[in-house]
Amino acid sequence: MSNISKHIVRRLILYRKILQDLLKSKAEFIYSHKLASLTGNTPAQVRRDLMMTGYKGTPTSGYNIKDLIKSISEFLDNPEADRAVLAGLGHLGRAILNYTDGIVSPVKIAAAFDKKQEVIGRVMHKVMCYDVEEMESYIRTNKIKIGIITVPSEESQKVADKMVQAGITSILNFTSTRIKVPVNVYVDNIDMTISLENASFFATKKF
Amino acid sequence: MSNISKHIVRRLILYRKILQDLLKSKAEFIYSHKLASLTGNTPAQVRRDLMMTGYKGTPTSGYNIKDLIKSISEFLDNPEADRAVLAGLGHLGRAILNYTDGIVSPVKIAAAFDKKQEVIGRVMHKVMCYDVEEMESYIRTNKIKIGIITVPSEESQKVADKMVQAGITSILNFTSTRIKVPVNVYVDNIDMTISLENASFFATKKF
DNA sequence: TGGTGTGAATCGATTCACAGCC
DNA sequence: GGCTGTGAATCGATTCACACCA
Repeated sequence: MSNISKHIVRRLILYRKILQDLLKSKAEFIYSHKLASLTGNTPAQVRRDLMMTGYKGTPTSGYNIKDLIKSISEFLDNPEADRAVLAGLGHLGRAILNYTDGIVSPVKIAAAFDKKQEVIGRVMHKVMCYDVEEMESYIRTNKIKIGIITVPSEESQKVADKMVQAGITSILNFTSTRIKVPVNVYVDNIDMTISLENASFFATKKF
Repeated sequence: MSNISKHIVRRLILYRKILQDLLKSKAEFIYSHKLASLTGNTPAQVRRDLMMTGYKGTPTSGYNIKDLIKSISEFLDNPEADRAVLAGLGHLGRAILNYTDGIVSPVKIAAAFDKKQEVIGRVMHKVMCYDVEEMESYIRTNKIKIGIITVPSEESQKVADKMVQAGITSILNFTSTRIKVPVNVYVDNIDMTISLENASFFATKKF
């Protein structure tokens, strides 16, 4: 396990999200072409992706939304990694807490860490903030597998090392520094400056 | 123009960044295998990517870092789209201003917009904040091509429409709502909740 | 009739492998 | 000898196209 492509996983997450919205608006069934246009994909790709989860629709009514959500969730959800820790309570860290606060998701932020005294001990967006010195033991005792790094760039490697040391196997790195981790640790680098330069490139040299 | 893949562009941006760091530490030349290991790619891919820019190295010393940076920049930089506007000065918007403040980049955030009176008229991280009502005219008079959306999800479509209306052709959408735009507008959706669920998936079901 | 599921075909991105060069 | 540049081969992701079905 697993040679499942990152692309398919991301799309399935998006499908589920869209399906949950549809369910709220009382829809019961959906066709691949509808889900495709809502997510910006082709119908064939939607069907191909859904094959992955094993769920089958019917030609007459398409996919039962409720059942499909369940099937996608069974495929995606990872009970061993349903909580994350966040390190770094600057604007970005707070933005993420704020963000995830309102949203229903199978993954929760369980605790946040910083070294600044003024945030330690506070509850922010329902998440308790601790001294970063306690991070490793927290990760260990709570068997946390996901780490979110929103500290200043210079400190990202140090924090990543601590996380990996304590048992984190998947990292969201929001700093502009590439971190070095063992091969078995998954890293997603979310670098806004790269995204911004990328946006610039595609602004006029249009595809 | 242009069927240049998003992948290559992102990697070139990363190469340049790494090369700039190397230049600061007084390095003069670099081999493809070194640049590859610094960025997590294969040497062949690095060489293939660099072909894109037209710059040529020599077997004896590899690539001249300074010249290579220049060549990548000529390829990437888009003078028509070197400034962006940011809409939404919550934590995320501020985090991005903070982020980009310290960093040298060919793309600058020229102005920020919000509807809250307490931020209008202020300067944050060297960026002036205006009333969102003035956004369209600002974009038009300054010929801005890039828009960054960090407003609450419910408002993202409305803001995107205004941006496109005023001439924006490339959008960074940080909200969890997919926005609908004309086909000729480039959109990059940076959805942290999707990234978090993605990280969960790959935390143990390891690649 | 207008869907789904999927093998086969295509398309695109990555890697191989080697000639040419310093 | 060890590198670059690159055509050719491979690998992976997407799309086509059609049998099958309710």
